[in-house]
Amino acid sequence: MQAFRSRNKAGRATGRMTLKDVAVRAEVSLITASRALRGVGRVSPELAERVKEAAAALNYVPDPAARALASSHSMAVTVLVPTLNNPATGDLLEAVHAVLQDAGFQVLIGDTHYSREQEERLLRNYLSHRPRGLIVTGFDRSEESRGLIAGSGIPCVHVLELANTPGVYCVGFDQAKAGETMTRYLLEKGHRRIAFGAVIDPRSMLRAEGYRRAAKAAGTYDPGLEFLRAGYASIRMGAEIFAEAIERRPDIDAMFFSNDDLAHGALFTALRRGIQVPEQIAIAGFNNLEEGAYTVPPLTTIHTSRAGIGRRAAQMLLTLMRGEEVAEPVVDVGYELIVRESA
Amino acid sequence: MQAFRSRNKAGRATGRMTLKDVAVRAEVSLITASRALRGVGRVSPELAERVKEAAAALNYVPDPAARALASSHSMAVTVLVPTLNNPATGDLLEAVHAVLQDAGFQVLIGDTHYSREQEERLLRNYLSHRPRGLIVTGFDRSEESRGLIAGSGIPCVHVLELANTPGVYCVGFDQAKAGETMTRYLLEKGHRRIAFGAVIDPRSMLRAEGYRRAAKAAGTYDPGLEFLRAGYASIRMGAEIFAEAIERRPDIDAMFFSNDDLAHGALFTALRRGIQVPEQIAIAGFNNLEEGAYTVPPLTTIHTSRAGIGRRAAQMLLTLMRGEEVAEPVVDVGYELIVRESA
DNA sequence: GAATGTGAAGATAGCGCTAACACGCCCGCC
DNA sequence: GGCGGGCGTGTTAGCGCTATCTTCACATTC
Repeated sequence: MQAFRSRNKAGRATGRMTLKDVAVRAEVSLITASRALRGVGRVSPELAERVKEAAAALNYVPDPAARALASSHSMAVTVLVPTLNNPATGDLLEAVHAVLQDAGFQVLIGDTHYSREQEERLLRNYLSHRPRGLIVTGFDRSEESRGLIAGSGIPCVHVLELANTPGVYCVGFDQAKAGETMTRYLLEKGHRRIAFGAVIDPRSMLRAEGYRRAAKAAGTYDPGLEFLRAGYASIRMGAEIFAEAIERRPDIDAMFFSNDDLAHGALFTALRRGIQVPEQIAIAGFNNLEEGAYTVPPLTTIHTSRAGIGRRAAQMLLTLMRGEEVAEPVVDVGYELIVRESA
Repeated sequence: MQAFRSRNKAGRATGRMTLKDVAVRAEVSLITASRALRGVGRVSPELAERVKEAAAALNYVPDPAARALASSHSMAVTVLVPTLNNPATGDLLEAVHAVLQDAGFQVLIGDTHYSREQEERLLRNYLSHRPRGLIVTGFDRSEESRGLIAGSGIPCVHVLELANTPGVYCVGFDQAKAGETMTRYLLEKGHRRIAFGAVIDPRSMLRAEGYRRAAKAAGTYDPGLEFLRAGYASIRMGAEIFAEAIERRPDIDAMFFSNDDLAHGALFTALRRGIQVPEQIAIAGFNNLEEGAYTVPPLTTIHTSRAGIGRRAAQMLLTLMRGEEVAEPVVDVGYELIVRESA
């Protein structure tokens, strides 16, 4: 608020308190002040105390840019997500943010819009800030991006998907197996003509794989039952996909959507058109968004723990950034089949 | 990818290309390279060209930390939102992000969790990074926070709400008036016992004001018809509020929720319990989230342009950061009453 | 034709901080 | 009694870039 500082000849000062002001007030050298505040190296308790008092009195806040420049690494962590416009992403980010923020890190969020090119661009840009850590979504990316990540030497945790490559850290669950689980459930319930609806994105395509696996194993697989679209998952998109599906294939007796949003759209459409769910056609989703418990009928879906993934990933990254060993480089948080009335 | 650099005695180099490497390759001085790449000052076209070529050849990326340190400002913009877990926030952030990213800025997103203390903490933290600009949500904040913003001298744009204080820049709409518009509409439709449901947060409270204004003007105001809760807006919360409302006040003939999520919860509950909407009770929401067009019955709501607000705010901030005059410091993007079948 | 002005380029000095090394000092050891 | 060896502290030299001042060539003015 007050407390002016005497300024150097050049007059290029920024006006705020610097470490030097703290050092002067505490009557120690610059480096001792630095060490005391960072808690590194050996500083006697008395001096450390004096420095901290001085810093508090002067309301000193370290300059992250100077810190980054001198130490050649920042306190920033970059998180790359495929979209910001999605409740699942929101859950994940909230959790990541909370954990990293508490640990004193700055979280930089990048939105790739499900584009490899955009991801590469963002990676290049964010990496120039020398973040201390990296969290990226899944494994679908350009070779260039992969190279940038590996070449940066920055600890990186992959979220949502799982991989068994040595040296790769990830927190997620088996998307394909989850898709398979749901399809199997529908098969067990006696459904034979199970359609699959999705927007084309990496996770959805993994779920599609699971769907195909189960359908093929049951001998019911029919490519004509797959309804895939480009674009973003939304209620509207789900309504459209569902309308198209029942028109083109009136024989469908169940439909599995790779995403709750899509399933909600289908549910609304069914309700409006008087199509009985699940009697005429069963509907299932994926993610277990909150509203699924309230729709009419409530939605059968796969529960995924976005917040849990975010938390675990952030914690794993913290460990990696400390330079410690990670006991479990691949964390499978699992998923859960939530059976409600829609299927 | 390759190209090692000879290193200084201290051996403290970071391994990446520096401006010096570019200058050497282009056979110009350091400062000329700097000027050429930044496009400031006077550099002859030939030299500028040579520098740019050298930079491209070396795959040079400027170090933001060094830049920030030397020039005492960064290329970062801080955006503070009350929650990440909300489709409306997602829309806004996407738009802000897109505009600022294109202009070469780094977007730092902070999540205040609707807490003044948290906002203050974040402000202190983010301000230490010397961001070039600031976007904050609304006007409800601590005196300390206000002081931090004003004292920082950093251009700041407020979003979602409007204010007429000189020197304050904002992009939003009149939340109270929007609440009033909806309430008036319900009154016009002949409803007399209009309940109001909301979670307690600044914007909702402004909408509540509008609700009260209209109800009082019509002589129908009854404090017992307000159902406010602490917490986050959600479908579940809406279902709970609605259940409580109709139990405590079975005479309610309409209910206006400050938020579409809440209204959806109410709609689902009504559907499940066989309550006719709008015949027995009309339901209205706020925000015009996508799904409102698909619910049964479709939701009457207030359309707000989150993406538009984000875009305009980012553009205004860009202007301010260039040091230019802003023609219109208060941008009212308005809102629109969307009449559907629920009311 | 000397004084003045006008770019274009460079030299220099930091921005605020930390890494690396240097220096005392006290301890214990043979 | 001398000597290695921690340990606490300080000195120095940057990190990679930009602000500021200077220089210098060349054009302009009376």
